[in-house]
Amino acid sequence: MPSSAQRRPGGSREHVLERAARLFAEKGYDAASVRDIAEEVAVRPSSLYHHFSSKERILFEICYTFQSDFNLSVLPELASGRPPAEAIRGAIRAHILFAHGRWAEVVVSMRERRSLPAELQEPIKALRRQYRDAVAAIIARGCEQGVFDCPDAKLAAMAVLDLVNGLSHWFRPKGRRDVDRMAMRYGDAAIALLSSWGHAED
Amino acid sequence: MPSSAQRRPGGSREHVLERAARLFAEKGYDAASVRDIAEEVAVRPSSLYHHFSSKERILFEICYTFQSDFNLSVLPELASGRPPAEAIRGAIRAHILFAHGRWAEVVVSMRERRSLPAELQEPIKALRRQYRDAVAAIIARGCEQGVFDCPDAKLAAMAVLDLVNGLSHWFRPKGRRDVDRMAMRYGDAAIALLSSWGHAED
DNA sequence: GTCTATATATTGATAGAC
DNA sequence: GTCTATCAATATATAGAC
Repeated sequence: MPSSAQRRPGGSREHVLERAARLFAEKGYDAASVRDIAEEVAVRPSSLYHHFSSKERILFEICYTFQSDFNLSVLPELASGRPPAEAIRGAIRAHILFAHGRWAEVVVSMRERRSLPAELQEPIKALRRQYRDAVAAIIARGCEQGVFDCPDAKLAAMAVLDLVNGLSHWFRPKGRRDVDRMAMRYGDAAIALLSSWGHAED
Repeated sequence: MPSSAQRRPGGSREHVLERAARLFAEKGYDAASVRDIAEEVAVRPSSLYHHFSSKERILFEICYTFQSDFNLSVLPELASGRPPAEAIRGAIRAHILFAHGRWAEVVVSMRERRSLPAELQEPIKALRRQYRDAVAAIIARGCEQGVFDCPDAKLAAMAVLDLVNGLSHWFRPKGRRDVDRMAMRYGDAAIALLSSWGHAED
């Protein structure tokens, strides 16, 4: 059941969010005006307020929807019970593939999130915390099992996430093969880091 | 020779730049108005234009001065001739210590730089490139000498810098000892990563 | 070198016709 | 659900007295 009338890639809400994400990623949230967004989707500024109560809500929906979808895609890789190294590799792969498909939202969610008032940031930060904690838990288990060797599981989780998130800021692959190769390499990087951080002589 | 009249920590230019950096770091460049800056240094907005030709120039001076000072502080650690592992450890230590002392400028230089027009971004990016290239060169030498094992020296340089730069976004140490400990740990992390990235079995 | 006063543009958002 | 028209606030920046 196709419900009612709304077929195009840009019927309304989703189209606006997609274009707004691109604008926010390229110019920054504050530098991109409501007029800019309206022009991008070929409507008048006032029309946007029929779909969103404020510019802030547009930013919020971009960030929250992205983080929610991201967790749904990546968290299963960290499901308890899998061998830690395999779980980390799977998560990093899923992380990089997902981020590549939705780079504008990644960027916005990372560096424009703070333009939101605290109440709207909270649910987004909760989702990010959930992901970070899952990574830390797997690393901790890996250390217990002796397959990893880290000074601190939480710190190691931050390091691995900074590593992978940093990639999203500058990596602009030409195609799927580039993404796959980088996902593999960063999986290797994470395992290398986690396996010998604790006994780095030199 | 104390030159003329200007003694306080906030005579003029330097004081303005310091407070503006804090504001830009906390609220973002676009969200912080010239009025905000003026209020922070207890003058009228128009007075700022006696020292700076525009708000953009304030941002530029913060970013450029910081990157310039940063390179002067960190690049010597990467001086050719030193053992690669020692050079990397030294650079990471200097990087983290320097960033801790000037966190507001670090943040501004990293995530508000893009608000500058391309011509003003260029000299700053050149300084950052200089640092990155120096790190990549040391890593390449380490690989040649067999002390490091990486798939790609340039990629490894980006990874190490993302790792250390990521730290600046969330690490808020309580004192000098925290900073020293983290500098050591991140030195270990970098060496662990660079030493076994190439042969990460699992 | 700081002030008062103001110019000019642009901002996010609303009212109400269609 | 999109439009025209517009409001009130705020933005960066300037002119010129002191």
